[in-house]
Amino acid sequence: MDTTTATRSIVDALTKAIVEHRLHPGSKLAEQKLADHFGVSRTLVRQALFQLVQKRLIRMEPARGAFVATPSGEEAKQVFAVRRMLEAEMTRNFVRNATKTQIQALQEHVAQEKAAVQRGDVAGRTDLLGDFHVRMAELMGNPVLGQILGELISRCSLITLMYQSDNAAEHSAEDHAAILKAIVAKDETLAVQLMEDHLSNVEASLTLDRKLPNSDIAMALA
Amino acid sequence: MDTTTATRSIVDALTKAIVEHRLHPGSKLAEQKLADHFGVSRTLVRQALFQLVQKRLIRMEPARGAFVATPSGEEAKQVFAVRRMLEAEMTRNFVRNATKTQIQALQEHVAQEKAAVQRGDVAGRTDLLGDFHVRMAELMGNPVLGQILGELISRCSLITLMYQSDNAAEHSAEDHAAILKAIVAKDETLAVQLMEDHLSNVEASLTLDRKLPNSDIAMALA
DNA sequence: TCTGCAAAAAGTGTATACAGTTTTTGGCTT
DNA sequence: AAGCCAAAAACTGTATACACTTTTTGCAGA
Repeated sequence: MDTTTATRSIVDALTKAIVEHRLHPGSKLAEQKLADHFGVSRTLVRQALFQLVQKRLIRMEPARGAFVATPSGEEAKQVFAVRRMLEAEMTRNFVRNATKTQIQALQEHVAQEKAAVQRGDVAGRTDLLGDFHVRMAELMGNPVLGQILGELISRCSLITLMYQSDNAAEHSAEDHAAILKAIVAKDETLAVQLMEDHLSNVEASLTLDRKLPNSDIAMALA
Repeated sequence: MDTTTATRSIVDALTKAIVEHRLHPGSKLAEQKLADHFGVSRTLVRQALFQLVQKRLIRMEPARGAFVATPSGEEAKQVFAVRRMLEAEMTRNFVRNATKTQIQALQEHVAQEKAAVQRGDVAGRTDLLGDFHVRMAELMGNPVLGQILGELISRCSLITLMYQSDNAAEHSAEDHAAILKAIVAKDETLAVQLMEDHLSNVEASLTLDRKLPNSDIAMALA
């Protein structure tokens, strides 16, 4: 197995664990434990950890090791600001260029979201709601955009876990349906507006100004 | 020295060398040679190389090593598309929120550009023209945006080297001056429009559809 | 002179070793 | 019982070793 694949699979596994909230913000990521778990040496684990630092999913403290990131409220606002910029334009292009097949793919996705909401499947719902945006980016034919957006959305997964106040993403499924409706109607201005509003709503539902619990405490609980 | 700093300084040195065109697209980056040059072991060089892969400044081929990236014309278009999205919004926010000090910083920068152009300092000019955008991002108070934009601009440095047809960036200094003028006048719409046009001009001045010379040849010449 | 091939050299991919630091442990004092 | 300090354990940061792959070299044959 070439190095790219080996290290890559560790990065992917850890990314998935963080995004799916199986690893909590602030948790220690001990290199030897990860190495044992994946059946490789610390060398490969370290390569993976450095890549996760660049994706801002973990942070590394000198001589103290790696920890799942704990993004600040300030950083969260900045991430949402960039997402609005990119996703507004993405939506505009999507309305202009999307084929029937691509629109249909999104429609099926929204249907799945509705089903998850109705049967009270919280975990599945959360996954699907994030995936809506990634899916749209993938369908856009601009992998550069898709990759950047994918990383921002990963970060948002950490952010929502840390700052969620009420059952925040409650209305997201409806928002997505409304956006899609505007896309089908080829109403570019409305679709863009709805996307911007949607992201603002998600951000507003978070309590970004709350003082965070000490990350050491979070570690102790992990 | 902690690992972050050690690896980081290698990443920075290599990034600088690539962005400043001292390392050409396709060049082989042999690990032991880099290790000797920086006076460290291959371990640290490898960590740095993996980070540069994520920044898309190099690529790694299994068992064959690392090479300075050779972005395709397709990828170049996508990078410019994303830059237009981000920089249009960045310009809009800048017009709204920039302080006199920040505007003054940009004015001084443009003055430097003019000076470099007038004395025929090609290398200095190229640096400054790229820096204009980075500087603006830095002044924006959104480091998340700044970092993403910084990476896109690094990639553009490679792209312009590979695809420049005529003395492309000839008019960029004038473009920057015009944008700044609109910013001073608080004309938001005009400033955004000028920024978008500017980026489109830069992209248009490149011959992105040209068939590339074989990268093996580029390697041989390096 | 050119082609092909085998041996040697160079290079990558991963594991391990080791020095230095941080964290934990356990007992001693108050 | 709570706090503190030293020894032990655990962990990080870097270098080195080694197996395996690719590239180069050099020679034999056409």
